[in-house]
Amino acid sequence: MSTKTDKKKLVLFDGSSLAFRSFYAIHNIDSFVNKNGMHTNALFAFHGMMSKILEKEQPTHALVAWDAGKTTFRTEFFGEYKGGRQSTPSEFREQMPFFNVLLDAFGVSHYELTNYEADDIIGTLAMSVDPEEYDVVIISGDKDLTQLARDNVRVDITKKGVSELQSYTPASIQEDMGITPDQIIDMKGLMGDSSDNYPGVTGIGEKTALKLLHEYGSVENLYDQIDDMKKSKRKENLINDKENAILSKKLARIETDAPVEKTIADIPYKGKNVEALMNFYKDMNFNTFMSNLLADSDQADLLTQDWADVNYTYVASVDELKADYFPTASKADGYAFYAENLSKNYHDSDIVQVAWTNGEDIFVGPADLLQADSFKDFLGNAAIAKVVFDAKRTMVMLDYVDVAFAGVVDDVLIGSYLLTARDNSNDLAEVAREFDIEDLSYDESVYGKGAKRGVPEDAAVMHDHLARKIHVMARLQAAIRPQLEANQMDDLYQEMELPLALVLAKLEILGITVDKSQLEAMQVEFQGILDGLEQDIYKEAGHEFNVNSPKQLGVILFEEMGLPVIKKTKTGYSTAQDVLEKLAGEAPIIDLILNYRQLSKLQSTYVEGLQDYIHEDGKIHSRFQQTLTSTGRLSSADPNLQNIPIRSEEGRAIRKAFVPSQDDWVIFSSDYSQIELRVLAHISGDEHMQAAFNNHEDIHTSTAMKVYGVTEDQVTPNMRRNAKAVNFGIVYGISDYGLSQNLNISRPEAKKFIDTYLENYPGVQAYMKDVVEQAKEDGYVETLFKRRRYLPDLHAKNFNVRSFAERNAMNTPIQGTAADIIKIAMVRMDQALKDAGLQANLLLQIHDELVFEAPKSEIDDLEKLVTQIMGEAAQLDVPLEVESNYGATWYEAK
DNA sequence: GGCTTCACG
DNA sequence: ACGTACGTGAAGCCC
Repeated sequence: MSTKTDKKKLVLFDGSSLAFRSFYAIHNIDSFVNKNGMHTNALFAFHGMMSKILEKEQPTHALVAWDAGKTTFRTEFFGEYKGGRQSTPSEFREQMPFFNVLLDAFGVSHYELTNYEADDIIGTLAMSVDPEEYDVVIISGDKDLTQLARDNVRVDITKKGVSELQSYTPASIQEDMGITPDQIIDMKGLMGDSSDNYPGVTGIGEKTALKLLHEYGSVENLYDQIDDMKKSKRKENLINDKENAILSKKLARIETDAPVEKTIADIPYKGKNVEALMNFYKDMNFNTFMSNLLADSDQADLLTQDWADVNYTYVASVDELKADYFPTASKADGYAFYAENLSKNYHDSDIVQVAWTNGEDIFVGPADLLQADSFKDFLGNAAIAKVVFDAKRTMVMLDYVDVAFAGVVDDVLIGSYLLTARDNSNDLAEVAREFDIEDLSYDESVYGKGAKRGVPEDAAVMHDHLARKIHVMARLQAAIRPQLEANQMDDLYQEMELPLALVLAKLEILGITVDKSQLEAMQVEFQGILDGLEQDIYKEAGHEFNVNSPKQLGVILFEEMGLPVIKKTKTGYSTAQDVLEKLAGEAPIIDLILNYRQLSKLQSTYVEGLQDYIHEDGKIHSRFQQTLTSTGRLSSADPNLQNIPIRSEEGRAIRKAFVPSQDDWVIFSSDYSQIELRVLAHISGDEHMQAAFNNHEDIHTSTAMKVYGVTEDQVTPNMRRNAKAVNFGIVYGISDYGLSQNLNISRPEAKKFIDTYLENYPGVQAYMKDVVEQAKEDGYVETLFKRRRYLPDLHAKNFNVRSFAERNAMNTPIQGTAADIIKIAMVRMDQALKDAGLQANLLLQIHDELVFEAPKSEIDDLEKLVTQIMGEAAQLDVPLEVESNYGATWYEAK
């Protein structure tokens, strides 16, 4: 006797329908092209769907059925069957031969049968197996297949695209439509099917067809009893179209006894063939799948099998180092050096191996080699140029082992970031593939990921990998340099980003001192309040629950307490702050939850979270990522020091823990005032906006005066607040919806605001229009300093996707130019501090703000210097204004 | 690992 | 008709 758990599972795919839907699931098809110029979008979507389903269903048997061609047994008795369809687009046609290549690699059988459609193969196989022994799942994009649902046969039909499926069982069909699966064909008989081009009865759609079936059961029964039907237009139609109904039913019926030559024994699911799949990914340029596959299949050697050898010398210890292993003469394009570590956060992980070249040979060896004098001479000598992958990371790691590093002429990570401004991978192999260099494995495939990450058992695998990195770096350098030049990005690269990497390395190495006892005291205080709030919340709710669970909270608020649902998320009720604020008057629990949420965020992320990052030196060493954002901003992680609270007083108190590293020093902070709006005033050339800044007016008040048509003293705080929101909206690439959400006003009101604004600032209006048009033409937008962001989605057919790209086109030059300006200021400030002989250190950058620590004695000099350098970092048509503050802690520097 | 929420500019 | 403000990172929940 078989039990349910050891039942076998057969999954049958309607290949023709799914492949076609896959093609239409991805709209911006021109971003899916392989190196031969062939489109790959349908294959991509089909691949995603197949792997998801195979993973989910874990079939023992599987088959993809294909339509055999234009003529089938159905066209024999109805010539127009599936007639009138548009011809297959050539972009789809070219992909068709590769579906079976993919299926072979997936280990899934496929089959087609002359004169029959995919449905008939599926119907026949589904009914041929013993229901006691097999569960069957049918996957299709065609609802007609739901007629095959049985107690052991589930039919899944694609909803949107091919990723979402809707399941049909006899029970669910009964519930939704009140009929059995067999009656689906009666329904189709009455309705017809416009996509398959067969007619049905005039005037009858799904609703009426179901009503008639509830009464008569089947098409045949209906016509047997039609004489008893009372006279109506509908009866007349039914009689006139009787032949259509009978024919359509016949066409809709899926054959369950077709001469299929395959039996269940022929179609076991064999599972992935890694090698075949790898070749397929290679042909299609599916690089991410390739790395994923390698990561979980542990078969890195597959990829390397047809790679040319990279020769290298392994140096096992310092004793084996020879003098000529290091370059002595300088060379303009430098020598590649690479230090490997296995953790993203290089502040708490060690170098495991190093690799370098002397211009002729490649060498690999353990980190101890670095301590050799000859190695230190090579790395520390600024006259001997080096090319690296991630200069900042390299410098920081070397600093931890007291090795000086100088003479970086090229950082291929930064170069590739400037050129592609997307994939922010820190994996050299991924960067290399952007430039069609493919003979380097992904780090993940060599070292693994998650808990399994580590040095490979066969150390030679790692040595080869590192030697290849050196090889690849030199080739990348050769590819990147000319492209930077062609894009006129030399200055951006040489004068801004490369020197900035060194400034950031210094800042990260230095770190910022954090007073742990301050955080510990706050932790106790906050915990007391949180415990109290928790009890109060339980009391209001009537029982205990996890206040941190939005799901549980949703049930309490909207089901148990019956509060009105304001917004839903994909997965349930939204309990976000703006929703709760709208409910504030409804029940006392709301305010308690808002308080709890705020405090619990501060507690877990900052008060507790930051303590885990304090090193033995009493400092936090965050990473300022230079090659991540799509606009050119920096980002900070492990921990993020760019989002330390300031807006609420409770949160702001956390800044009391950030202190100078020495007695009699202060924290000194300088920030740009309205830098993004000033940048907008400059690049749009809008005379009103420029006048406001040139006259040192309050920009939001000035905007309010224009938009409301009032004088300065008539501007109310509310008017200023609205004007401020509009100004922000403008910078973000305004939409009436966004503004209406932000200000909690209606969309028409928001639209009116925007229209009035744009009428008053015609230069801004023209900029918004021009920048999008220009970007459509060029394919990218750029900042004042020639940083680029490519925006292929500007041509997307999908409204949302396209609108998003349009807002990016408006926002990126503004946000990006502001980012450029502060980067210039950082580089110049670093030099100026040195030149002036000041001890002050740069500690943090927070987008429009620089935070320093400095001896009290230097405060006046520092203020003069920073005001000048930040203010003159760029020459705009409006002044750049800088405001500075200082105090004993970051909290007091306000 | 995806989703939701919330901290910052 | 479409259904979102721009750019980030981290925590907790829940599958």
